[in-house]
Amino acid sequence: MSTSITIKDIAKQLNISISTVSRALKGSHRVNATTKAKVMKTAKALNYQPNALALNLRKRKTNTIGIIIPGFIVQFYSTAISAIQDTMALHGYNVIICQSNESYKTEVKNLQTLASYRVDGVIASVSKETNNDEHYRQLEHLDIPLVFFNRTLPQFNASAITVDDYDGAKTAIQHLIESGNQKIAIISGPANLEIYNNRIHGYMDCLKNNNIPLNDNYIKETDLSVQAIIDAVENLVSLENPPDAIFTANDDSTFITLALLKEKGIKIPEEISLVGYTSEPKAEYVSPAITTIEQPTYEIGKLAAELLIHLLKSNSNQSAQIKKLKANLVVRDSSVKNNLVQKN
Amino acid sequence: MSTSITIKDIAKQLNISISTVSRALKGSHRVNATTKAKVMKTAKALNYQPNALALNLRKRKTNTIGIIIPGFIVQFYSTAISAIQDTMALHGYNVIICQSNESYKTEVKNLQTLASYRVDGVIASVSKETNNDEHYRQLEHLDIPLVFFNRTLPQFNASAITVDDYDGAKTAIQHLIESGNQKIAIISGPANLEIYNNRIHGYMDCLKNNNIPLNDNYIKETDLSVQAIIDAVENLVSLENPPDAIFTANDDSTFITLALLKEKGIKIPEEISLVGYTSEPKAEYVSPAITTIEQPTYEIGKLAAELLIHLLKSNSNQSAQIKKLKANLVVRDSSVKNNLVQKN
DNA sequence: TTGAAAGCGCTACCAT
DNA sequence: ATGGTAGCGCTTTCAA
Repeated sequence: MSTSITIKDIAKQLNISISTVSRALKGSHRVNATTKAKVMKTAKALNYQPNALALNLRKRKTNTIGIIIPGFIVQFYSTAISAIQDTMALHGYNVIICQSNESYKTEVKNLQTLASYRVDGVIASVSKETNNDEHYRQLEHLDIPLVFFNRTLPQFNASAITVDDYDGAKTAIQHLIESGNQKIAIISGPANLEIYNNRIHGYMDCLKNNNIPLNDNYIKETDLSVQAIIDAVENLVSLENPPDAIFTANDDSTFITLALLKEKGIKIPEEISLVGYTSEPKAEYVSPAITTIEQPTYEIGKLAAELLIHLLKSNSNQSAQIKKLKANLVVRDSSVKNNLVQKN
Repeated sequence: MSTSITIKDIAKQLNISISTVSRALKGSHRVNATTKAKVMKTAKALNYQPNALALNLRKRKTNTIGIIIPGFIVQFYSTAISAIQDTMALHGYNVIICQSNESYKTEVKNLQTLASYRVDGVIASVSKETNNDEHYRQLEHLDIPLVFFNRTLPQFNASAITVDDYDGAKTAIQHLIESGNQKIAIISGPANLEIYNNRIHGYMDCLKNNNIPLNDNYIKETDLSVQAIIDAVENLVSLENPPDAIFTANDDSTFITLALLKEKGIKIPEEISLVGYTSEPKAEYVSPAITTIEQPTYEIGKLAAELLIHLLKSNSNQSAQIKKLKANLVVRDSSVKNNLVQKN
């Protein structure tokens, strides 16, 4: 039956105290070598498995950190998680992951789970539905440090590793302008997520800096659902004065836009140029290969983990640290208009 | 300030016993409504957060299950995890995830973590390095039920939800033969993973059934690393008698092969047809769109979760249940050599 | 070097 | 309806 082996069983079997067993198991030098060997052997023989519940309860430390991500859909989180795991492992921490599935409700539940398990720290990327921070504030009461990565909550002053989305968007738009485009549209995610808010502002400011008037029809703030993206693209191409370039501000919107334009027989980049904000390697494989703003994915995860480690070690209440990394422009076919069809 | 609030604190504050607080918090009907209200209010005011460590230790049940996946790279696991979460949530279970990163060592560590946390059950997909089951056997000693999904260990008789890879591969090859190909190559993963073993056998048996002799040069068993796949493709195209079709048995190999063939200027499907085994939606977007064998991804996760629930409820030691789902052939451009362009 | 015992936060049994 | 208390499995003083 479910009577799992405890140190008590080992103690009983060897006729020694549980204190000694505990010490032996932990490799304490304050226990006779012979005894230690016997304990180890018996533990192995009985298939002893330490109970982290009891251990963590007693020690009030779990040596485990939790990660919350919105979904695994994008390559981005896969790589970031690997980076976090690698880094935390160096410091002896375990990592458990929860997936919010882009649902606020699930995210709250995930955080509850992690909090109730008393993880030592949390690294999170908020869901696209999330626009309040109440659940994250609960962590403060438990003294569980928190680091956001990639997606943060603008109003909540927490530590975070992000990409300079404002700058990234500006770079993208500047590239489109220099490639001869003037009527540039953006398909963005919800502005309650700081990353999209920033990307929209980078877009707007870059146009302004180039003395290109803003056109509200060209700015599509969506919830990133497939339908919303389809609607945005449909609307853009059916405008009286359609854009000559589209900047898509996340993975899905990039590839859906590409598929739709192709389906409609719209030539890329001749009729409409496309620049995406993504780290999906497939940007390179599709046809035409898509020009993208790429994030330093592994670096983000690594830095987030290192920041958390720092917070974990300095158990004082430090003020939030925010680090912004630069994203890089990778020029591919989707934004290089053939000279023959160049417009004025 | 790091002394987190416990039911004891609530009891003290209200001058009642901790038993009553515990009952009130659990919404027991054996406690006065007024008291209950007071307890709730105080709990909220003090920012009480239940301690799952203590609770689970006491109850010897965690209401949490663990998932181990090799990596998030593929869309497959994202969807499967969503399915598992959805299903487990219906039954009141939390889900925590570990990523083995395709590393045997990490997988062992992950399992250790889950076991020490005494999760009620585990759903796992083994890493490509894994070829022994010792760590999974440890779960038996703790009476933690286990369900494999997608990738299983052939020699370990555990419950599993898999796809009928043998049949899927056969379908792919039959399609290639019927499309006029005779010299069909396969780029597969390591045969120690049952899924690849099965795909190779489906390939071989289908050729035999069609009286096409096997050619060892056409069978590439790789470790799925990028380099190994590159080597395989290079070797195939440089054969004296190169294949007229390639069946790639996983996601990466499919897209890498596509990219390489295109780079070499080899026409797909005219010179070499391509069929991949994948659930990546991008198979549809790339050029040419790739014919694939698609797995019922959500269904796999859902069934794995339901099977685990079943094992959890019937606390008897049941014999392993294995369910195989069928994969579907989706014909796209990469395998249609004539001018007719079919789409699903 | 070893053991006894308290206690981490909680539930559940047994009283009252 | 409420309280007292044992104990889940473990670590860690304090004694011996």
